[in-house]
Amino acid sequence: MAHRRADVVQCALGVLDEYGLADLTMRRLGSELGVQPSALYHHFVNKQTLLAAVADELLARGLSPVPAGPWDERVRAACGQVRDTLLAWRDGAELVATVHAFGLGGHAAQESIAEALSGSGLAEELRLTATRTLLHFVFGHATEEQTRMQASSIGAIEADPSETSDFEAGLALVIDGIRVRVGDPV
Amino acid sequence: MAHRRADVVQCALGVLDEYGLADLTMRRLGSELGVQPSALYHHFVNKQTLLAAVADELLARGLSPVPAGPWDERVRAACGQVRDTLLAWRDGAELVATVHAFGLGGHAAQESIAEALSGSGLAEELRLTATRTLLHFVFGHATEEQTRMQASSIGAIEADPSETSDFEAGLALVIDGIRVRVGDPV
DNA sequence: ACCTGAACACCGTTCAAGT
DNA sequence: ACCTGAACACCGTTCAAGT
Repeated sequence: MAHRRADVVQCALGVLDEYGLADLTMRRLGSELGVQPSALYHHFVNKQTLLAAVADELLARGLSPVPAGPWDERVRAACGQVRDTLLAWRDGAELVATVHAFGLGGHAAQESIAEALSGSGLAEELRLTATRTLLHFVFGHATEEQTRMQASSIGAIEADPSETSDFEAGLALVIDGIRVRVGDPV
Repeated sequence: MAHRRADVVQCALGVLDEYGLADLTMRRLGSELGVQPSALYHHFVNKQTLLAAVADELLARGLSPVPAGPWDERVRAACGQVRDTLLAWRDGAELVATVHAFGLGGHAAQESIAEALSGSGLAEELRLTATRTLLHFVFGHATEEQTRMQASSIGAIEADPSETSDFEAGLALVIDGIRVRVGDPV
């Protein structure tokens, strides 16, 4: 077989999207690669590290540099990009949020937002706080929306297709809170 | 033995606080109660439901009505109460955030914040968005802080005791964003 | 109403050994 | 460098049967 680390991550992304995070097990991944589960420990010290690599790969594929412009437009673009990337994969939001909470990965998402905020003129400490606040919102909102979507597709809870996402509205709220500190007129 | 539902939840809270969420298993809980794991399924249809009951009990113990006052002070108090309650239990933030994401419990936290926002004069739809945005921030911030604290107490990552929490600062940001919509002067 | 005992179909991880 | 095979110490859940 002779797989490399990148092959394992690639395959794991496929398993994630087809079967979900709960079924992304070392055993399933091994059998999908035609390899014993123990072989995976040649590439990753444990499952957590593997999941972090999967989260990072998923973000790397979905994120691209945010075009120049006013800081608030760039923040909107960066947050929208992160959100779209998470929602593009089954359980993507839960995976990245978990990995990020444990400090093992998902840094690209934070980087992207921090970068967009760099043009705001905010002091470094406050900029970090603003970045993390935006990230908590994006992760929390995406996780909730994705979980609900999947629950309703299973029929576990009744879907309400008329209900449009309030992501934009919530994001605008946080951005306005940042704007107050930047000193721009609201 | 003849335990009731409430006995099981009470015991589960003890296991949670002493051993953590990962070790709060049906088997461990059963042995702690002196009962077969299968006996627990007399009280709860599955583990998820049990965890939801534990999350709700934890919140019920920690939350109390927020005193009257200006809406922003009430929001600060409500969010602080939720945060303190989550941090008071090992893995409390992760537990409640998970249960809430799956829509199985944790509603008391959302209720508490929504109630505090009721005096803001915000239209219902926007008030719901504001509530969820605040909740995502509180859950996300508490989860990250608790995970980091526990990781550093294990020695997994180096602790930085000089680093003070930016919870107040992040919360103030979101509240200011809400204030813009309320129409109060910033 | 509450519980037992046994089973089913799984997990992550380790480790000596192989090529 | 990459993998096998076997083992260890676990999981959640079901179900017939007991009191």
